[in-house]
Amino acid sequence: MLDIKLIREEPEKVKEALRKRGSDVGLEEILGQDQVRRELLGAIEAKRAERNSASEGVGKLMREVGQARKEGRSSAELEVEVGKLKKRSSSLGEEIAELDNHLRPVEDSLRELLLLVPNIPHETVPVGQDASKNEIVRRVGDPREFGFEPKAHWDIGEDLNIIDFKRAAKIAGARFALYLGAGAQLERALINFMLDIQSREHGYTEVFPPVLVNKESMTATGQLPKFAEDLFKCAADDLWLIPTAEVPVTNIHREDVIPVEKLPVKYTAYTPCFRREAGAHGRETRGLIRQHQFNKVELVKFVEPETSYAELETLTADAESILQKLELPYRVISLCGGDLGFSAAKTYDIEVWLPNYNEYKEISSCSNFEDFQARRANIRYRPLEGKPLFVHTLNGSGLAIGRTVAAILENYQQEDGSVIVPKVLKTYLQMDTISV
RNA sequence: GGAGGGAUCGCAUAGUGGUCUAGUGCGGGCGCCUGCUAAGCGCUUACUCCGAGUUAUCGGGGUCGAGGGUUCGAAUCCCUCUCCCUCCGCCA
Repeated sequence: MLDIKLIREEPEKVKEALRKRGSDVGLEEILGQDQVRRELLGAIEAKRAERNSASEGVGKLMREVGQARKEGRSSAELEVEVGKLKKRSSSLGEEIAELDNHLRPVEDSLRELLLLVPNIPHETVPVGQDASKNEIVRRVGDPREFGFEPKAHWDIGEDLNIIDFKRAAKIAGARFALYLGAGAQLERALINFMLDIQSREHGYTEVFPPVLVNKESMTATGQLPKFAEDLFKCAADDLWLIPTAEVPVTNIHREDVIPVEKLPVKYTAYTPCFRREAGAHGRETRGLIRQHQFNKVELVKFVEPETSYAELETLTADAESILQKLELPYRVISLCGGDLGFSAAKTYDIEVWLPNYNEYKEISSCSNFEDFQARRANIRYRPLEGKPLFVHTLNGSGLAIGRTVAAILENYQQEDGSVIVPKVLKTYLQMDTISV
């Protein structure tokens, strides 16, 4: 959520910034509602102030009436005064209620409108309307030369009997996977490996959150109200399945004021993630790349505003370190304005090399949300002096497990159909190669 | 699922219709005093919205888990909801 004061005071600057992401949100309606809101509020508060002082007067006079009766004096005159004040207060009450009835829908619609405005891109974000304008920041590792035609990971998985998509479809439907034997163990090994690195080497606190959350949590991180179509919902209980650990982990500190000396707060979490993938029909229907349910190890940071872009660099480096240790070739790209997610001010995607695709494929997305989520979630920090301020939030995948499995199978495959286990996983898996 | 109890300013608690502008203790901050330390003394210590002002700040509204209601007036009375605790039932 953007600051209404920023929209009010510098609407042209906001419009220009949003144009950078190809969003033509009409700020006029917001500005109009804001204007009406402030006018109504002024009128209501003036009447409230008057009513408060009238009621206070009633209280004082009532005490005097009591005193007069006790002393046997006549209280008739005082009681007439009390009657007048009560009447005045009562009619003010009606006027306030009337104005309140006008104000409420204005405030509701203003909030709804604000929740639909995307974040402002950072000045370093490349200009462009779609993915073709994304910038390659760096490439790490060289794609391997194959002396044979590399197979797709879904064929490798089925040939080795470690991934079964047909049975997954029987159990649940399309876009689900059943891992078996060494496949299931590889999935588990990767979860443990990533959590171990992020918590032991990079200082993240490991958490294990709920994967069903309420709508307040989904709204705080920006999935709701705009992207309900992408989420699985448990309607009977008004709960939602998380599309990423970002949601429950960021919401750990919803409504909190964090002492500045505790910042940066860093969490890593493994969770399954659930996405409806509505609108992705026919795209990447095979394999592990696009699933309704997948595992992910997530990184989340709460930081002081001044440090958030430096923290984005280290968060991205923390995610990259996993690929380096797994010795998988990858590149880092900076998303252009048009490709940026709704809540993000800046995003680096990390893309891993997939031989069968003969291209780089997203395996992690690392974003700085600045105060966009913090404002929705009311997450603040208390500086050494002065009022509480909004933190900046960041998160990134460290990494998506299913896509990592796909990358390992494709990059480490051998001509005989077996797959070499990456060095760092050998102790986790207790095997050197996966073969039939 | 059933029955009962609870939610107040960082923490603990007081407050059952009008000096509650929410008291007190602890904790925190500032200052005074004191060879040092400890103690003592004084002051101070929530957030938010609207308006005014160059800042400091000032005026007003709101907030005692949340939302409604009764009333001239609600922390206090009534209703609904959320969460926590105890007991019963069920259960990995």
